[in-house]
Amino acid sequence: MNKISDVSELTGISAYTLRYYEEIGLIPKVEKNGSGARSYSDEDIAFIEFIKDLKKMGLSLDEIIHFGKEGCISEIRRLTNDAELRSVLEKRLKVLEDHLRKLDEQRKAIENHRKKIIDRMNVYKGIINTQHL
Amino acid sequence: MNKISDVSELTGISAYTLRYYEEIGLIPKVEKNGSGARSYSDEDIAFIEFIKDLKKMGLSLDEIIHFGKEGCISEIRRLTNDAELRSVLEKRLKVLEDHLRKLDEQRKAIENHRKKIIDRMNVYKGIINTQHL
DNA sequence: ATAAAAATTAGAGTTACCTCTAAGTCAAGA
DNA sequence: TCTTGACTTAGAGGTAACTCTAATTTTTAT
Repeated sequence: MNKISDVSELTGISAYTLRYYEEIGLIPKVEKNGSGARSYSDEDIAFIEFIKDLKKMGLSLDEIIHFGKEGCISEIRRLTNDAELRSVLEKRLKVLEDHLRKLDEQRKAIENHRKKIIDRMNVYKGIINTQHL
Repeated sequence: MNKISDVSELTGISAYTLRYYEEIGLIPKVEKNGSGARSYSDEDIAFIEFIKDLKKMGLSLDEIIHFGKEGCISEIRRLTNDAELRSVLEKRLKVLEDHLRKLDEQRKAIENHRKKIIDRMNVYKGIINTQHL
């Protein structure tokens, strides 16, 4: 059982943010000890690392919430039957597919932006390199 | 001279936003008529369209502010000498170069996100397609 | 025993970019 | 003349994802 400062150091997420994640329901309620201080289980920490992975994929906190709090595969296997596992995975696949589409749109937008900027830069460079300037 | 509702319709930018742009110094102060209502010149409108172009390149309002309020090339030519024109264009080139670098970083991040998501989707698909499931 | 460090909560502040509300002024049409 | 509609301003509200403050309590070290 780990206190918030340790979890913060371990995960690189500030204590503020850890409490915030709990508040918005991104992570399940963490147990409190007798005097009200949070006590993170190793599973809690594993789940926070899992969330970090999802953030690395560019998912918003809202998408991660929809991804579900069932934890990692081995945990789901341990806690559920095959039908439940399948339904969790299908839900997750849907979130990821949706996000992939968003990324494709972003990619196209960036390509567009790049082209427009390069064109504009060439206009400016052309003027600067003009003889009579 | 054009009133704000016309400019809004013409440019597709809400009157709220037009006032906001003026407030943050994105566009120069617009003239007011006797009773205090804004009266946009055609040059004001051209400048707003110019800003729309810059937004289409993905520039933030802050970047656009640094881009300068000198207007479009023909306007700068009309109002300044060659040395000033050159310095304006060099300033703009710098903003665009910086932004291009940001776009490259974003592009790399998206590529990374895509790879990670596709990997994860394949893991999930693999489990779903397993015999004993 | 006492002082510093760390934890708690509720709630405010931050950034970017708007978007809207309220209260008031003003011009034009029936 | 009266009413509708457009305009003005200052300031609040909204979103995402934190980040911090204040007041208070608990833990830890000397």
